[in-house]
Amino acid sequence: MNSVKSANYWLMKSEPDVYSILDLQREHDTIWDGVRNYQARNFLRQMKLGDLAFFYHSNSTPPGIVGLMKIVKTDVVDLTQFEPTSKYYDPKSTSDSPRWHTVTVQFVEAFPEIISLATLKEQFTADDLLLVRPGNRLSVMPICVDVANRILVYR
DNA sequence: GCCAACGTTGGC
DNA sequence: GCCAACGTTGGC
Repeated sequence: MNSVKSANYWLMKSEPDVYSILDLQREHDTIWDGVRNYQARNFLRQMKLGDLAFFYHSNSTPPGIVGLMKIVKTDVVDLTQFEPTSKYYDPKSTSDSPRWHTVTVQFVEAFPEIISLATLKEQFTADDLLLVRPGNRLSVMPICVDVANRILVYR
């Protein structure tokens, strides 16, 4: 018997000075390039079409979740790895076997209010939500569906 | 494969 | 701007 698997949920961080939820709203979709952490990349590789991701503003006042987006293309080669002038240039990567893959995300909604990290820490434990674990610096991480639904009620 | 040095992240 | 956490690098 087939079971219908619901979409995965993820959290993806960006500094709003670099790329914000408003930038995504304006552009409608974007390639989420520049991730240069292997664990984060491995999560990017696990993403499926239709998965949903919370957009998190880091190094921001206050830091927190600001919106929702959808994965609309998977296994996207991050071209910045081949650009010598790019901040994200990786001289050890080759076009035959690119080291860095990512996804294309599409804007879904900007939340009317930021869900600050302080709020998230009040509402969730480190077991619930990796994000609130002290010292967690991963820029891409998974969120379980139950926790995602709880976050969504705080919109 | 160990580990010290170094660089980056990111909240405060 | 500080600093804790932690990933990466490179000598050995």
